[in-house]
Amino acid sequence: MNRRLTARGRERRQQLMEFAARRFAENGYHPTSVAEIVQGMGVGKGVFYWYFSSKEELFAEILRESQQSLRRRQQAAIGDEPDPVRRIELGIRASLDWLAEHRHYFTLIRFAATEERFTAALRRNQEIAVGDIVRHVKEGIVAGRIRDGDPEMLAHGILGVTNELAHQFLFRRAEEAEAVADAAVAFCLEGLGRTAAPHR
Amino acid sequence: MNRRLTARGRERRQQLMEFAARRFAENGYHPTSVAEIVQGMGVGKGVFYWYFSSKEELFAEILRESQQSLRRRQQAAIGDEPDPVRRIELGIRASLDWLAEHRHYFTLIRFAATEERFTAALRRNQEIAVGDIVRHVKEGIVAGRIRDGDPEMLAHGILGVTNELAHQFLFRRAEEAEAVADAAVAFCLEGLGRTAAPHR
Amino acid sequence: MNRRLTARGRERRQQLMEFAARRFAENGYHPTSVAEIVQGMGVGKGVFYWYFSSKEELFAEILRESQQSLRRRQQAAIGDEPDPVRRIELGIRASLDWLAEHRHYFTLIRFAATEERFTAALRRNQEIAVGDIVRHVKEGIVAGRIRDGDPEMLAHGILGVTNELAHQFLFRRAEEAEAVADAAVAFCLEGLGRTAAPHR
Amino acid sequence: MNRRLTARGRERRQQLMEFAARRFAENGYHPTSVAEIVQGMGVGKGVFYWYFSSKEELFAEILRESQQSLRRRQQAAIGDEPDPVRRIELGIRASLDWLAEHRHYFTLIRFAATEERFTAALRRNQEIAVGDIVRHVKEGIVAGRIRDGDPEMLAHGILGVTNELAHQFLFRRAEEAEAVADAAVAFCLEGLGRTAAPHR
DNA sequence: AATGAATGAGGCTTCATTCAT
DNA sequence: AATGAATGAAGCCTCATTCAT
Repeated sequence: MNRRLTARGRERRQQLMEFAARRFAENGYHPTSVAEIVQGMGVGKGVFYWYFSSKEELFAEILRESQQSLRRRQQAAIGDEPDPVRRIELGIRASLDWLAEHRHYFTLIRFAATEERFTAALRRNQEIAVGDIVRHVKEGIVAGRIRDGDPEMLAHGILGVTNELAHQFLFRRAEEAEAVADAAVAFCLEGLGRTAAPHR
Repeated sequence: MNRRLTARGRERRQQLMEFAARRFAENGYHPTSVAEIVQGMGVGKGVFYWYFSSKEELFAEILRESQQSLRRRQQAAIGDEPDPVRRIELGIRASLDWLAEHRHYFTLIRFAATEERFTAALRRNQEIAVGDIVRHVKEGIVAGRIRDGDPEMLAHGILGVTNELAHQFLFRRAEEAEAVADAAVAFCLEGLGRTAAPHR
Repeated sequence: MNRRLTARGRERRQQLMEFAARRFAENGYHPTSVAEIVQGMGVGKGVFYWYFSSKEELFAEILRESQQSLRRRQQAAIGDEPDPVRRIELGIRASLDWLAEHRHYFTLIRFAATEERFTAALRRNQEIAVGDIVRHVKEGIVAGRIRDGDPEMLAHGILGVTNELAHQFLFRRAEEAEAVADAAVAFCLEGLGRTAAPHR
Repeated sequence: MNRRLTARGRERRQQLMEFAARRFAENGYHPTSVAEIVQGMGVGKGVFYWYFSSKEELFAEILRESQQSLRRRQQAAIGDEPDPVRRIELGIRASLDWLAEHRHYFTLIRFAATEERFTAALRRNQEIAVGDIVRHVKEGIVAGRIRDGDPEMLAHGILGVTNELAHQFLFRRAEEAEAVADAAVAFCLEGLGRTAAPHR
């Protein structure tokens, strides 16, 4: 669906996407009907299909825009910081910021991972995100700032921690956003911490 | 649905659950119809409703059994290991083992997190899993083996890393299960490693 | 759609086809909704899709069965008549008989010729029908009973006359079926008749 | 809809009708949407409803104009030819000419015969066409040039042959238009030809 | 004259579930 | 225990038509 839209049209489209995103996140993609979306917006059914060629396309679009928006935020936060470890930290904090404002993002991503027709788009974006981090990690290793290890795995470790903490804590104790960010950064940089242990 | 089942009945039920789990994971819960499930098993629709009162119940059952099974595996692995850090490591490795054998588990969990009617069951199980880890973490902190920090956050950090790495690597490079486990453990214990950095 | 049907099932299916055929002929294919069909039969909508995978399939099925039935009638009438001209006559009369009993057949055929997705099936059947006649015509020419000419064109001439007369007269003056048949046969055998004319 | 149109307006209207006619013939009346028509012409929807009050009216107009055009061609061809048989022949040839240039006409007529709301207009025109031929036939009978028979049936015989042959052959072997016309005329004048047969 | 946005009834189809056998 | 036929609400989407600009 590639219509040339007026300013008002673009606004409508955006509203539809936001409204639908919230509903999808709250009720699930399938349980949320197109009828429900247009009713909720107080418009006719035709409006939906004027802006999107299908429910599926709408969802894909929401996904795409979300991930773009997140990435822009990260890049803005990182700026031209030269220290790779610091860049990682800034990226984590920016992500948490963004996620705090876009809570439903999680649910949508999770759902998307659930049906093959959406996983392709998902994977593509994932790879971009991972690629960004991998770059920092590699630099960090070269600079001796990060221990040696498979950069991709380290990148995924960072993603895993960040997303999980965001998901679990950002919404319950929103006021402690700062503390959550600190914890995420600390875990990524140090893990469980000094554990000069009796290994095996 | 709590029928008294014969041995053969229990087997049938189990087969249905396994078949459905695979389908749900591959196509998604909603896109997989009851008709498809019974057809795939070569039985009539009556069979399905003999063993499960609804599609929803079937899904909940699958979820429940999966999580039980995973937890049993973890506990078996940990045994009576006294070192809390070591217990965490054993838990991570056991989880990865189990996940390697039950790939679709991920997709099901993700989907469940997507619709409210399933999140309750999910949360309950999550809490149990987190509780297990939190216990080890607290002990570790007390014993000076783990740096001070919110135990719950640390526990989620562990979960986040483990699940993400499992999801990303266990299926692509199944032969390197060992390496993935090592990476997960290392990330949890050390994060990105020594980074005595020029902070700011 | 290829379900194994019980006796009752086959009957249902047949009823649906007959009911739908009448409606399609009366109101048109598109204006006749599936809802209308099932309502008219007093059954639920699911029944329709139990027997046919789509409205389109139903229509194609109706077409197929009609043409089969007509051809069977023709063959029965012709039997083993040795005279090719007589065979043509018998074919014409049998067709008119059948058409008198299956009035809606015309409208359905006409509609089918209207949309590409149906023309394929149509053409296939047309070719069979034409082939039957062509055989008789060729024999007739060889036997000197029919004037020389492109047999296929002659066959279509016969079809054109028969169908047109059937369509125009069989329904208006049903009592004169005999007369219509006589006229059709006469026109096919003699055209407008002796016209030794002052050509130009 | 009876707007007073500028020269440009009349042209637009004509273009719309031609474009729509082609689409209707290719895809069918119902499957061809107004949106498709205006898109195909590169104009907005308003244009359509400026020239036609409804899709139905458009179709009726197309029908009307086609039949008018065909009849004009026939009359021009016949001129003031005194011989009725010759007039019939000229009519047949003119029809085939016209049909060769307006292939989609067939499909439209066929479709129109499919839905009651269009059959009225159709019948009216049919009657005119038949009336024309009937006049020639009657004269022919009186003049002893045509065998005795129900003139209306004979007229329909002519129509049936002409249309069927046009439909079947004009489009496949366009280069043989002449031959098709000859065959049609011959069939109408002589049928299958001399068949002094062992009638029963 | 013309556009693009909007309407909403209605179309086809799916599917969880029930029921007679 | 099991089957296959049946139900009907509900879903996604189309489309002729209208309207504000």
